[in-house]
Amino acid sequence: MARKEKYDSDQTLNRATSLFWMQGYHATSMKDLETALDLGPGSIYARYGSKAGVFEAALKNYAAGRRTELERYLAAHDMVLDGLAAYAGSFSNLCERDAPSVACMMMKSVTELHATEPTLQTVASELLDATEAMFAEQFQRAKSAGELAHDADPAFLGAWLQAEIMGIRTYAQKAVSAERVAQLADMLAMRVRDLKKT
Amino acid sequence: MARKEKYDSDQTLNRATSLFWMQGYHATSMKDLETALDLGPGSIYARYGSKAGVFEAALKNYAAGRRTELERYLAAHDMVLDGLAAYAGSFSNLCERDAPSVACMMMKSVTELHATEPTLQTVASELLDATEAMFAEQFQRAKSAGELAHDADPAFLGAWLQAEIMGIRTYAQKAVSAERVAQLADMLAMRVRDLKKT
DNA sequence: ATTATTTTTGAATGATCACTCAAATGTGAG
DNA sequence: CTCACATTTGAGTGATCATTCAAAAATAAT
Repeated sequence: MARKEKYDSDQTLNRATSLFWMQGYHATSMKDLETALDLGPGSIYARYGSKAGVFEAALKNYAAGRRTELERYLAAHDMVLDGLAAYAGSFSNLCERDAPSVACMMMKSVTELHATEPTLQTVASELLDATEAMFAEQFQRAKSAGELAHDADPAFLGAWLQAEIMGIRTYAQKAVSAERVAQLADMLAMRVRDLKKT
Repeated sequence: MARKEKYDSDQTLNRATSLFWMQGYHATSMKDLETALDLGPGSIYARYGSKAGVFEAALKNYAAGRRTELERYLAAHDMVLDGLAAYAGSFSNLCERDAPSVACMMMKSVTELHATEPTLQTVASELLDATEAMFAEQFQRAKSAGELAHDADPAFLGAWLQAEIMGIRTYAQKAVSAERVAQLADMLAMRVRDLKKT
């Protein structure tokens, strides 16, 4: 009854995500997107409405990926704190990964777009808050399970963990030894594990 | 013998720094600069050669400001660790400041420009490394003065402190309670103070 | 085949991009 | 006053920006 899409939406969205993640919003042109998605401008506008629309979809796609990544770590460990520590420790190979950027896309967006694209910045900000809430939720779960000290503050720990990860990923963006980054990530993982009530 | 500059270089450079710090490199146009500096394009090109040239000068100007800021904190305290802790703690009012951005300009540049402007990214990266080296140097001084444990690693502590500050400043870029940011900064200051050998 | 519907194509739009340069303007020495 | 020279002015450059839209192509039901 109708013409098929040239590429399925997942593939298209992943390509757009990679490009925006790597280059940021302002440095990525519609021409860049057209070649990366192998689609004419008309097709892109038909699907997403605008460049900002593509970016918003890409950002949400990125955030969803991060969420499932965390869930994978949590599912692989019996104790919540071990899962969170493993997640934190996973950033020790950050420099060896072949991702579009070592820095988090939400983080890059929230800093790049603050003054110039308030609408998109808010989207990024809310996605980051959702991630922080997820951390906090897990710390709460750990507390309920008796893994944490009774005076631990899960909401604060969620904020703390997010800030720590932001620090490591931004630091890694410098031309710097991969070992130093690994050292920082390992130390963070240790700190998370050390939250355990003995 | 020659016509005077319309504004002295310091003022011009500070205005350019504010603009680039706030908006980033790609989102700032030459038109933006012309109106902010109240200069025609010809004057700007005569002074800095290119948009990238203005940015590089602005970035170095920003870094110099940060350096003197740290030196002020160090000069105000007898013990090195107290100076560093005070500097770290100064970020607790980050959200109340009326700076062009809560995030550090070097940090923003290093993430924004990685894929698109390698030359400028390298400049930002080197300025960040210089800042880290300054931290490390101070930790070394603290160690020599017997403030630190004998097995402390000043170079690592320098990297750690920079990553922690990056984390807090990026976290603060979210729409988030100022108190939480203050809490994170206070905790960092405490951690620095706790490095003291008792 | 014909038709209805969806998607793609790609030329064209006006705005804005970084940048150039010849002419005008100001300034102090002689 | 005149001249040498640093600096500013601002119109103009071609390239690229995000976006639009009419026409072509592909699909599936009739």
